[in-house]
Amino acid sequence: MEPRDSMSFDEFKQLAMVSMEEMCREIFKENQASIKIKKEAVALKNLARIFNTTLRLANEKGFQTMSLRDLSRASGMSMGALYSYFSSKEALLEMIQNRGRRLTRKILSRLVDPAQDPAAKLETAIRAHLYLTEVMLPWFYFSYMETKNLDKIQQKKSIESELATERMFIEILDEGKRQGVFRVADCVLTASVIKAMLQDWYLKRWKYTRRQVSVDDYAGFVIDFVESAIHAPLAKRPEEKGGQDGSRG
Amino acid sequence: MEPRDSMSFDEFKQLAMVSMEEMCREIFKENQASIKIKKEAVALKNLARIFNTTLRLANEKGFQTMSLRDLSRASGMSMGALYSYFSSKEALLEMIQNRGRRLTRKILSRLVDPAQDPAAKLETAIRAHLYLTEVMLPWFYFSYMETKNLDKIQQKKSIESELATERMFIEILDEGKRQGVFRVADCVLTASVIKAMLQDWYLKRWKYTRRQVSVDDYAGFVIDFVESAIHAPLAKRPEEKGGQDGSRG
DNA sequence: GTCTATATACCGATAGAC
DNA sequence: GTCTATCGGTATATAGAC
Repeated sequence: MEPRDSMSFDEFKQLAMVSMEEMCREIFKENQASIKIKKEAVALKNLARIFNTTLRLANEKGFQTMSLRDLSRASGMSMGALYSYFSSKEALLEMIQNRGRRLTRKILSRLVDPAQDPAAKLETAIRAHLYLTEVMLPWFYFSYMETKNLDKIQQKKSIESELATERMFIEILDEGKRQGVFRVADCVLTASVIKAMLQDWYLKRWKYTRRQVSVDDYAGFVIDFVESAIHAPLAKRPEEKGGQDGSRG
Repeated sequence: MEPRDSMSFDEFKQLAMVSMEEMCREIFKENQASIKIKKEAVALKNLARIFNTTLRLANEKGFQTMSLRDLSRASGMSMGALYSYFSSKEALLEMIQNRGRRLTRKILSRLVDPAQDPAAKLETAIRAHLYLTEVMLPWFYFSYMETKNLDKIQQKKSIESELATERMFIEILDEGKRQGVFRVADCVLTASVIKAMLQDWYLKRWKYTRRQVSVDDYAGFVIDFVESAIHAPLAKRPEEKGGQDGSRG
């Protein structure tokens, strides 16, 4: 699929679902040494179930607190069966982290379009990031909350991934500043607070759900807010009368 | 101490330290039923040590993962001694949460000044919130990360506290909008992203430390960014030439 | 008031029946 | 390929010496 200026959330979801299956297969093939199950169809189905159940339980009470007996109960698989799919609790965590990071990279790399101007790039990046975290919400929440419980190597990978995303925003802002379309006092700090706003979407999801704010609502708001703060050209905005709300979508 | 337009971080710190001791005494007196130690001086000293050590360990590896043996080792107190200060691990957690919430309320309530105009109020609120989280950084980080592990009652208190802070920002924005000094499309969402930016300060502290961004640097940046986004009168800003960075002191 | 020693329960992980 | 039964280790919490 070609990278495009504006992809709807439903299109994005379709794209992500395909990648999700693809990624499970990759993980299975890489870990075939430690996975005792040989039939791919069975393995993929159960791996997906294990991953999803783990994310759900871990997001309720923490990965360390979740016992494998909890996982066994919730997934409907016995302890013995579980250990046919991973060699240890830590190995399970690594597989989940791996799948998430890989999926993130794959999807984001498809959506970058170097031909766009900085303002359009910024909008695309914000929207893509929100769509991505929406589709993979349990993983992003999990990854954020459990980073400090990972071993040093995995921690480093998480931090690197975090900084890479931030760097993408820094570069967009830098380019816009050079071209004179953005008025940014500090690109690094600006990128940092943009990232904070984007992360709030999956960290405080209960709040937005309760208030019936959709991902497109939030994306539209953040894009307007940021563009307004850095005095970007307000491309798509209809008009601006004093103090009235301009709902977007 | 009178509420003032601009309090320096050092002044704020002084104020907070006094409240911190005060709060430990209150906690001690309230829990005297379950605390076996009777001498106030001994109890306060050890309670502070237990709280601080717990926050440090829990922020390294999570509260549930931190065993009381870890706490015993790190605090230099035996298991038996620890249980003279709290009746269970969960009770310890409740005391810590209680102290933090109470301290937060006490300090914030002193800094509200209804006489200020909306723009000044907004600046004061942003700065006070950042100063507060800076002084009580371990607790705020702990509280954010452990909320989901609390029982339902404590969870509800945390959420309530979170929404109360947000409501403060909503009211300031609403007032500014009514007076025509702010141009805000959606006060609730705006307050929400302001809060996200403020929380990033204690959630990603390693990043800001590494980049040598001080709390005053960050406060200045966020205030400028938000005021710029909502087109507030740029009271204290010196001048605005195209695209140059206006670092703020 | 603080210590060591211990009771009881549950953890991750594995062996072996089916 | 999935199950049950069980291992050794460690968790919270407590009892009793000093």
